[in-house]
Amino acid sequence: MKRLTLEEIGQIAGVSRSTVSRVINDHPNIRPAVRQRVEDVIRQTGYQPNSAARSLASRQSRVFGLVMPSILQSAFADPYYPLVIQAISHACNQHDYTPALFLFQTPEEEEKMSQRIVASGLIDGLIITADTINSTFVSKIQQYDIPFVQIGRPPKSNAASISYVDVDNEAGAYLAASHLVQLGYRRIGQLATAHNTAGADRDAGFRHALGDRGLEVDEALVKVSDFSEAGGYQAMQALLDQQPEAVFAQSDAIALGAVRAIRDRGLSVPQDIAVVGFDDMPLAANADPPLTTVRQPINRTGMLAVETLIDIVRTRPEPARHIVLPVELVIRASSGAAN
Amino acid sequence: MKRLTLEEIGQIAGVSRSTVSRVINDHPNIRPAVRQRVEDVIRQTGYQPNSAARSLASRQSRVFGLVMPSILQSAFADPYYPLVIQAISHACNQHDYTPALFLFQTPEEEEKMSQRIVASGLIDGLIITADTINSTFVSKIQQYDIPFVQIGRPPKSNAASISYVDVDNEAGAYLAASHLVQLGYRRIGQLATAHNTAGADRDAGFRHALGDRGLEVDEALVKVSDFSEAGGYQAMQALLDQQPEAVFAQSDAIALGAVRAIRDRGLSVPQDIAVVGFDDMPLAANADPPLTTVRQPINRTGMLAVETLIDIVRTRPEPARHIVLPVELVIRASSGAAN
DNA sequence: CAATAATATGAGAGCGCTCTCAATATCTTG
DNA sequence: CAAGATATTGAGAGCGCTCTCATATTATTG
Repeated sequence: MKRLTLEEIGQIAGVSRSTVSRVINDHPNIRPAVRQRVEDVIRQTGYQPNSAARSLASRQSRVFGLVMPSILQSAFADPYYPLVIQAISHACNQHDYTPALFLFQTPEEEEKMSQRIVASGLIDGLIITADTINSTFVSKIQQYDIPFVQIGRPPKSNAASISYVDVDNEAGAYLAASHLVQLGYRRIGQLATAHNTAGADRDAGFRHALGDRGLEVDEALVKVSDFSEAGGYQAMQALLDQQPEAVFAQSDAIALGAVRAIRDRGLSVPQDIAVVGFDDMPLAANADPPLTTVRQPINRTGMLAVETLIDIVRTRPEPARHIVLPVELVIRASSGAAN
Repeated sequence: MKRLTLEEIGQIAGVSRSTVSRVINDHPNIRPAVRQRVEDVIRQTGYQPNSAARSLASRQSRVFGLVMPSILQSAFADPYYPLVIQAISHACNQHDYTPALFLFQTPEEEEKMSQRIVASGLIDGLIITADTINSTFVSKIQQYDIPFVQIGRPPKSNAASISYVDVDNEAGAYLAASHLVQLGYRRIGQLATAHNTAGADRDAGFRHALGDRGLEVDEALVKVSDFSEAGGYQAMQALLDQQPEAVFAQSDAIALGAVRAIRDRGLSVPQDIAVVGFDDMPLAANADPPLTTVRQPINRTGMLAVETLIDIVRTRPEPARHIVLPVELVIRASSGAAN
């Protein structure tokens, strides 16, 4: 099927290219009758403006880049990322933006792609996930003045100048740990993660919760894991030697690994050891036992990232926008609260 | 940082816009000295051609659309999709294409987006995943003559005219089922899926394997599931009543659900019931017990989908290309082969 | 109802590239 | 080394849109 042009739509409707353009872009000062006529022609022909011509003339592409640097298999295996992608995609669809995907598997790939991303004009703005992001890349983005928003708080050092959408990791961990304390557990372990701000914030919340209730944090009960199920399994094995009564895992995947490790020792959850996770992934509810966890609003995170970015593109606001979304504790069987 | 134009690069290098364009597009007939000079300027300035101008003039965007229609949470929870996306992204990066993501959560969203996708010229070609695809959409694509390739075989009725990349589902299932027969199991069940060709092919392979070895398929031992862990759990519960000795699950997620169901009945894998999965997801190796499964080459699938699409865009080959990749059986503990 | 203001429409330039065609430079070869 | 063949370069048009500015139309008001 031949693709029509503005000019041709104008001819059919008996008006000029300019008028059709105005109708499409919702400009004022068009007679209702004319607008109607043009809209009818557009509808009947299925006309869509050529996006290349549009971006060339308007210097806007309505494409957002979704950047996830240095993705390891394990990182992507965490269902969190697919859910974020889904949320962002949905939000982009709603706002007539197209999400372009940039997953970097190696630093070389990142290096190769980044120049194209910033300098080709393909992209109006970037949504950056994963705070392990290479700062070279961020500085390149800033050099070219590309609007961007980060999902997850960047490290404190440059958080002020960077717009981001995050969830209240600290409050969530505080809730989770407090829950365990209130249930009477005293030897409470943590399966923590390193090298990202979400992990640091969850760690802080965990410690505050114990501290506020007069418990000391026993460092022997804090084990470091990555964000995967396998990592949780290993870390829990180490933790088991310390005979914890309960454990706060910094993600649901970790929690599931921990449950598996506990079972493998012949112990049961929550009778012998209570487990609380973080994220409330879909599989948390179906887990065995169903996982007590901290629900974070992934859909809202994605939606707000997109909307914030749109706002930044339009108004270049100063200072940077910082959005922190609330989380909630979802109590299920794994923490032993039913008893 | 100001973005330069071809003209400006030309000025710096002391040649015309046209010559710079030739260098960039690798045309012949440029004196090596000139080419060198221009390339140096490009490198030093970090120049990238404006992609909007390029697509407008060349009528090519170098953007591929990645379409996944009617995604349900559960579908995306299957780690298969993220892995495919990752593979496609990687392949696109290598070939200087940009992958744009179109996930449709509802038919309305699909309807709304499809016209834009086909008629705006944003996209040079489409990679379509999920064979539950709405045929309205396919016919719209064909109407506008957009090159596309499908991942997974389309239904027989229109498979001939559609290019696709698939894995040999039938052979894989045949391997899996034969493996179980050879281990001496006789009451072999299947956790099958409905409404997609992968499931149908795996079902066929399963039946052929039993048939070839003189076993009859007991329909009471075939239960239908969706592709999720939860689905596998439920279907296995039903199957357990039939007291199978072994079960072939059409995906690893289903297999994991089945293992959980078996455990919940107080039985163990593989001592009481052997389990074989399909896909060889990363978590299959870490499962408890490690899962015997059929490995499908997801990376190669994604790579070939992209390369096939590039080929289609360039040469519009007739007839449609059909690629079927081989799979292999990976034997681990869950099938009881170690005994 | 003429004069002025406000509204509605069209014509033209230009966004930064590609591609054709003409012009110039360089190479062959008798 | 002249004439023709060939390799190299530049100028110009045009891709389909947006946006400014000029023009035409309609509304307002003394």
